[in-house]
Amino acid sequence: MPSAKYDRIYDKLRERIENEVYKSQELLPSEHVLIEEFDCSRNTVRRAIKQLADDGYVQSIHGKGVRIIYQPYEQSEFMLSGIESLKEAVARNKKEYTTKVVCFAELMVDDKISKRTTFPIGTEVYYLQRVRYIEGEALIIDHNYFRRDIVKGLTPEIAEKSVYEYLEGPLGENIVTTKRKMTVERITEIDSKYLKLKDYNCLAVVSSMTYNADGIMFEYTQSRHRPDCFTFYDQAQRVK
Amino acid sequence: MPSAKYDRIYDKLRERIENEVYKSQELLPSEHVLIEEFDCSRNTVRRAIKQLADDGYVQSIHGKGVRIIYQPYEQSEFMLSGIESLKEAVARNKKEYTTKVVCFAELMVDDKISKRTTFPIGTEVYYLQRVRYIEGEALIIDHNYFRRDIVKGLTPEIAEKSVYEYLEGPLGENIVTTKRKMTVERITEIDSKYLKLKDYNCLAVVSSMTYNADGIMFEYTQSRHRPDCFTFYDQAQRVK
DNA sequence: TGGTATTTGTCCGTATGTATC
DNA sequence: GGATACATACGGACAAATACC
Repeated sequence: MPSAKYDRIYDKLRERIENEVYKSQELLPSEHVLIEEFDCSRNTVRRAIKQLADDGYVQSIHGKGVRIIYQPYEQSEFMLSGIESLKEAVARNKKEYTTKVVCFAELMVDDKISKRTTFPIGTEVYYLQRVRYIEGEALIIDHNYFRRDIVKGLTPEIAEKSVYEYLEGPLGENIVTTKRKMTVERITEIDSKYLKLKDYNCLAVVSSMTYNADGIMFEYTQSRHRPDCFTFYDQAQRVK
Repeated sequence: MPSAKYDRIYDKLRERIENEVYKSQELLPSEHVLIEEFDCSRNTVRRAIKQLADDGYVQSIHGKGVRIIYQPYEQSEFMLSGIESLKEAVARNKKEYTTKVVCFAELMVDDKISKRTTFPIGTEVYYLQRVRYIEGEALIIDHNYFRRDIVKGLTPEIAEKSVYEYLEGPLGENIVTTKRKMTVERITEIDSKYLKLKDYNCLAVVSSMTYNADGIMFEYTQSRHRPDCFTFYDQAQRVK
């Protein structure tokens, strides 16, 4: 499945920026030059550049050029960004990790759960608690709610591997949008039961809602991270 | 300075979604219909829709339509999103707030500061510590570093009001890009000196780098929030 | 099963405006 | 003023996914 032309151009430019073929603070070659190199229309290079800007690699300056503002991150940290399963994020950092399912239930959304998850009352869901070990240490505990009519046939065995791979593989679901909320919360009994918390009395909590290609929210997850192994990156542009 | 056409269309559509003229889970009118209504080209409505998708209001489904996936947030919470000064965010929530400058210094970036801020060694900066009070309570402490050659003539008096208004007003700087990193950190002596921390032993920390229209990073700020008043929202799309 | 209409996705070309140098 | 570079907008062509008959 070949990707789109603007996407290939984006990839090439991003690679050059990351490898410092184009150095930080310099200007990108002008649109005209890029059009010649990639043999495409102006719209197409502009689309690639827009994506680079959205991702924090460059910044367009009207009448002047496109400045590169890329700064490599320290790879020592564990990073969350975009839509990415924990498995993918860990693999990117070349670390080992395992998952243990400590609770697996099928239940119906009641008033209380509905308020937290925004699932309609009466929705049938799987509820899971999963402990995530990275390099042998229990660092994260997930509370997952999956709609049973979409994540069909989920089992603890699958949940110990990767729910996302199951969704995108056998079930043919394409995850498209995720909305997240980050907060810091006091630890609960469950947290201290499963995580090695040192003396922290708070956790980094990421609550997320995930939509499939049909625009249906099929997952609500609350991910509770030990503070010292949590980092989240973000990039924003002011529209003027 | 009238805004662009696609931006006005974006605003109108967003308003309709927020006011539930278009309801969640429904499809937006097709591009063809919107073109007629707004009397514009296809590219222009598509651009507006792209922006709505980036902001988590809708999700396009190939061959089908554009589904609305908007869920209103609870307004009770204090929300951080996009590039927004604290003053703007608080105003949006109709709360009162004040700022107290507890430290104001001019200094030169040394090796240690350079590592943290990524400013080159030798850069002349203002260093500030500011305590932020919302509804009378000390909730946030900021550590600001501003490049002195860009944020010219900064004074404690200006810093008690709004540095951003000063930048965009008298100095004519247009803030464009911000990169942020969120972590949870143990409290320090300075934190407990100025903030009413209850019994939390951690803080939500947002470290941000801000670039002006020339692509120069002119600000590094570490913002330390009391856990119970910190929320950060994010929205991501998987490219497929 | 197949054909047609609808709808979104990609790509191109062109014209005009505006900011920088 | 002129040259260069990015920004906005329009229109057209074809592809791909979906819906419906």
